[in-house]
Amino acid sequence: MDMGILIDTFGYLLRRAWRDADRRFAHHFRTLDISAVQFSVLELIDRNPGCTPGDLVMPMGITQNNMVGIIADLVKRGFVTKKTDAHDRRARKLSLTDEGATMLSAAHAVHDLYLAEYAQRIGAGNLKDLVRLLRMFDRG
Amino acid sequence: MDMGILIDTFGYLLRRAWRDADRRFAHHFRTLDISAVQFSVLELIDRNPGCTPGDLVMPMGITQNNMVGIIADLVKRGFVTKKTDAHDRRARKLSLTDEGATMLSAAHAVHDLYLAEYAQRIGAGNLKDLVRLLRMFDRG
DNA sequence: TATTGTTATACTCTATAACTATA
DNA sequence: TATAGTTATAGAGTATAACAATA
Repeated sequence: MDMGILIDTFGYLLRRAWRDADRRFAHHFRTLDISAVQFSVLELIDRNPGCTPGDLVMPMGITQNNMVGIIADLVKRGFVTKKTDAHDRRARKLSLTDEGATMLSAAHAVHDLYLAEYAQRIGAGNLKDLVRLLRMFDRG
Repeated sequence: MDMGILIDTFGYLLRRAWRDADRRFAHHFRTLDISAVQFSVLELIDRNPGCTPGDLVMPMGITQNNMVGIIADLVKRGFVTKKTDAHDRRARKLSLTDEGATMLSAAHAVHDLYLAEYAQRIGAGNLKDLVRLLRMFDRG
């Protein structure tokens, strides 16, 4: 099949690559039962304890209303605590529970295997180049 | 905000980059009113006249049932014709109409502007490197 | 029996708008 | 009046299963 301009079109290729990465992520994380978004949120809360749902909106590229459900699920599963900020009672401060820290630790281990698979498929040097290039897509 | 390992995580960065690319695509194509998937399908039909919906399944990464609606919409809008194959009456042969060819031509012009915007943001050399790397993600 | 296309359906992700409680 | 979070809802996108027509 003639791919026309698609073979050189980064948008088309980005979509395919993202779907491939997401699918393989889901496969690796099927026993832990967390999505790529949930993993990223746990990582951000771990590195920024006391952050609010609003703080996660920009780095995650998820709107505030949709963040509610993601946080609620992590709280329900016992990985995250959500407490009203004493100084601004509108805000909710997020932290990992011990269970959340354990889950994140396990997730890091699985993520290393996932990365190793890609390093074998794509090459570690190529992945490093890819990360450098993708960082340029930060949007306002 | 501390991004933790996410700053080096290609899956996280792929998601952000894809969403950025898709959003800007939609912005550029708002007057033509076609999505990135529709553009890709038109391109494939143009380069492979007489192809079937099934032929598009693998390159597009879309399942056959969902392809039905995409094709039906393009037919409804007068860009694509769908004819039963005389030699295999199960198959439907797809081609662009004159209107479809005109639309694709206009889409190419818009796509060039879209690419020029990214070339300015990211750099033409970086985009070329990115395309080379993303091609490695072809999946079976 | 197998294949092509199709319909039905459900689940996830995302987006907009309106609401609440606080400030 | 503005902000943080929340609820409701609708629209894409995607997936599985079952079906019709044809091979």
